[in-house]
Amino acid sequence: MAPSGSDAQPIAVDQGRLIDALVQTSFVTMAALNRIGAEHDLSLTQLRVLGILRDRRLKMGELAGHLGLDRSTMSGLVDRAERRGLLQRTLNPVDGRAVDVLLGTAGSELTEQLQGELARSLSPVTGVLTPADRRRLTTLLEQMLAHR
Amino acid sequence: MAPSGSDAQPIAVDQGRLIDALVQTSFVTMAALNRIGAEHDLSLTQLRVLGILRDRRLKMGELAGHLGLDRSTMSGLVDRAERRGLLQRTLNPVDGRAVDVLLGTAGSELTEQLQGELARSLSPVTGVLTPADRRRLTTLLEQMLAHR
DNA sequence: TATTGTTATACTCTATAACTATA
DNA sequence: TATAGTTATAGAGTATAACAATA
Repeated sequence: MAPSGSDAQPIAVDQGRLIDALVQTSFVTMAALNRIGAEHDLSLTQLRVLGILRDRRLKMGELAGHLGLDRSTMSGLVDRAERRGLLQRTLNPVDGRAVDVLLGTAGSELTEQLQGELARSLSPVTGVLTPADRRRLTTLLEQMLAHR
Repeated sequence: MAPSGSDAQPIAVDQGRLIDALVQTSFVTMAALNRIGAEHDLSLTQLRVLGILRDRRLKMGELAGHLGLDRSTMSGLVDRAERRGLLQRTLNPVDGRAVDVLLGTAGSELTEQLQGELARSLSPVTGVLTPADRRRLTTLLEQMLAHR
């Protein structure tokens, strides 16, 4: 069976069930993100870029760091988004080697729109819960995320 | 993504905060899945295939349906996994056109192992909560997933 | 010399269209 | 004719290695 049995930490049963629920929930959430992205010809990564640059500008390398990607990957990614007016490159005023990336006009508008679409797309799922349960769930998730 | 407040759409505030928490939680979960997958040279899609075929065999087309992918995409995906012994193709005994896919020996072993790795990878996150809160969170998530 | 970004290259993932074998 | 799967092709996402410009 698992070669992980000998040196592994034992995982409690209730943890296992929670992890299953987290994974399933994540797939549902990601499916919504993917579908909305596809409707606008955007990959999940491009959606993340729009979200990250929503309220700031970053150097190429910093953006790559936020996404956990190599710098070389960013070049093509930003190229394609820039061609559509979603992103803009500008020279960094301090470091002559660096290039800043920020949302273009089309990117700012689209980002606002996407936020609403995601909320509407997931509300049938979140709407299953009572308002009180929604608040409890929100609190529990935020508690987990805060202690990361 | 942070809540914007400038949406013209009627999404309740508590729903918006829940959606933010769900998206953040999903990125954390997916990051863990991606990292574990990468350590074994497996894409997220291949991880999903292993999970789906854990307790059943499916026809190529059915598997594509579960993943939301085109049948043509499955061919290459299964090809590569089959070469590594993770999956196995067999002829469907009923329909001469169909091909069944199931876990290979290496695939079954790896799937067991991955489950443990994921649990250990996420336990620092889930471990933030008390056992009672973990049960509450599990119940709430399962409630949402059931009514999908 | 070290760092930032780009380019060249290669592989995976994905869809569309055309093809085959079977129903 | 319709369906199941594969193949050919093309584009996007990704990393590694080599490179140019700047620090």
